[in-house]
Amino acid sequence: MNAEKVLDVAMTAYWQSDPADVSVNAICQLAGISKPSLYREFGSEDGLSRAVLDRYAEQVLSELFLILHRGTGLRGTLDALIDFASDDPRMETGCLFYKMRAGKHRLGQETLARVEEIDATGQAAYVAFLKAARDAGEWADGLSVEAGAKYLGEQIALAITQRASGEDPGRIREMLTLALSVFTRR
Amino acid sequence: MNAEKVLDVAMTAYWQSDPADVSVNAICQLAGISKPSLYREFGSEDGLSRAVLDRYAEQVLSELFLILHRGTGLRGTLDALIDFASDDPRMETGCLFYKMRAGKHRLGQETLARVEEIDATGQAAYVAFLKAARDAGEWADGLSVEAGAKYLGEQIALAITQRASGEDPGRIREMLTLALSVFTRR
DNA sequence: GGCATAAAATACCAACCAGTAACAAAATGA
DNA sequence: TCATTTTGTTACTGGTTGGTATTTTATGCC
Repeated sequence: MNAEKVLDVAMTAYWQSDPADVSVNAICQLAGISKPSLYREFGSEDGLSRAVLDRYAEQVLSELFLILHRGTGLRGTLDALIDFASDDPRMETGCLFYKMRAGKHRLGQETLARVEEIDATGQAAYVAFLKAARDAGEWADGLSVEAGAKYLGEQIALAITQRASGEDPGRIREMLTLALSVFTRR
Repeated sequence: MNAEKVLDVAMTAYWQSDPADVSVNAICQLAGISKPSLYREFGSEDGLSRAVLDRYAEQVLSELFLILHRGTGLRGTLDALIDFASDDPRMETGCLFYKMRAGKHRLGQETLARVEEIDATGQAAYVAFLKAARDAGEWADGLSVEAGAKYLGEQIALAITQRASGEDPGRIREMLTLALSVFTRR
């Protein structure tokens, strides 16, 4: 029955539209398998979406973390983030993680817990990045590192979410650049 | 049967949780009326949510437009917007309009059309506000007025949406202030 | 071949959805 | 006082949801 293929199909479907708008039935149909097969493999809808999220995290979100840990300085990293959010073709229909986070209340407990875990990991990565920048003397705003990290994360999320709603990428880049310019002004 | 009361009940329910998560059945039960009564009055679920949105626009969104048209200068208006988005108790569970806009694809055609109309009106109001500020010499960024208006609107929407997800209002104010500081730096 | 075992699919469940047909009660008008 | 129209209710339709009990099919194994 090939669990990997099912995960791929489900990830694509969830990602392309929205987890809340794709039923278990639809996924079975798309993957060409029967419902009991799916339930034997993943236990429940929650189990499936959790597995999908795991896969998404290691296949896609890892790239975002990579940018943050690359250590190319404040400006270099911010530019890479802007490029990723506003032009990377993989984000053309938005980010599955952000879609899940936006519809938190509709998720099962397993998936919800994983979303919050990933969210915390992301926040920590942003914090580490900003701390390094501050220690290097590249950034010295009055803002706390935690607030700056949250701000940065939310601006990225906003930009990618706008990608999903068909906004012009040039416009998105313009707005994100503006939003992140608060980190580099002196 | 009192259509006003039904609209109030529906508006509160949609607003408190999310339009997509409140069924017609639930509204009938909350309002203490039967389903056929509701359908005779509003025609369809789309008709109801459209009527609710109309009511919301004139009761709540009007206040936002009022702030924008008050003409208290760039700084004064931005401060008023920040106050409204991050501390007004009415926005504690988010904004019904933004919730509808975020779930566009789930709306009926009438409601969708109204959402887009309101969106355009809002954009126009932000544009007028920024134009006035620029003419008064209070703002002279390299940004186009349209891009600035979109940016401003999205930042307000982001802040209010974060209110709905239980984020700390102080933190929200901090982030929104930071985001809007791009308009007042020299 | 014959048979146990595991994997799959068919067909079903109860709960909910938006929407309506049929009917009873009450208000209105002549 | 009686016909008409409006208002509201009960009870239903057809469809979809997540989840399963049951039956069929395929796979070893002897």
